[in-house]
Amino acid sequence: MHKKSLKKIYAILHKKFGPQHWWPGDTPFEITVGAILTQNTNWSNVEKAIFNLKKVKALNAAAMSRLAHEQLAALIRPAGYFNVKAKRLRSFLDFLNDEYSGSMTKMKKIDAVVLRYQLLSVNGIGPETADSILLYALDKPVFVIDAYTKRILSRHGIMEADADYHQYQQLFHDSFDNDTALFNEYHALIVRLGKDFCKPRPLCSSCPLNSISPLYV
DNA sequence: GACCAGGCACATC
DNA sequence: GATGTGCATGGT
Repeated sequence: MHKKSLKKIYAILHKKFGPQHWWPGDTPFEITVGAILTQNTNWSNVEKAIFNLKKVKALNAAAMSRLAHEQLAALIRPAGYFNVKAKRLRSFLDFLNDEYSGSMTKMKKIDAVVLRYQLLSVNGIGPETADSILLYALDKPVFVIDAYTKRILSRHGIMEADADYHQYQQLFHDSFDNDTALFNEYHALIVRLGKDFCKPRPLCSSCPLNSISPLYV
């Protein structure tokens, strides 16, 4: 029922912000690492960690697998939660090495539904991280829901604030055909809108979406 | 100093 | 099944 709303919002955001050129990362492996590191963390902090990993040429599955926990944690320290995230990267590496010989290219050949299920079984990979990997690292037509998506859609009365991840995702999947490029751009635009206008508080009175549903402080 | 950032797992009731 | 808490850095 909100299909038109989602299409209209996309049009507004795309006109205002233009193409976002996501994901900021060069290889499927780098994008996957970024997806884990950015959990509840500002992207600028993740960039510092990525830079450290590149500096020691550890931004590939083989090299990163050889690092000790302490080494890996030290390199990703700027991204915060470094002990937790070092463990999560290790869990993903174990999965990648065991199931796909350390090859993102092999992983990409697997069906999205099967792969999503596998990724969710990896410790430290939840719905958003799994879907970010599927969409941005592996070009699968899966929409990514994040805190900004929930905040923006609920504030504009399109979804209940307490709806779960799958309900939000279903709304996007129902509103558009499986369009990887559109899903890529739309999620990036939502993050852009969120960063610029949709903080937890105060409510934003100059939101670009006010033509849909004005919000007042 | 308080608040926020592109979550997730686990404990406890 | 719902609700609470730990994890941590760096920018505003």
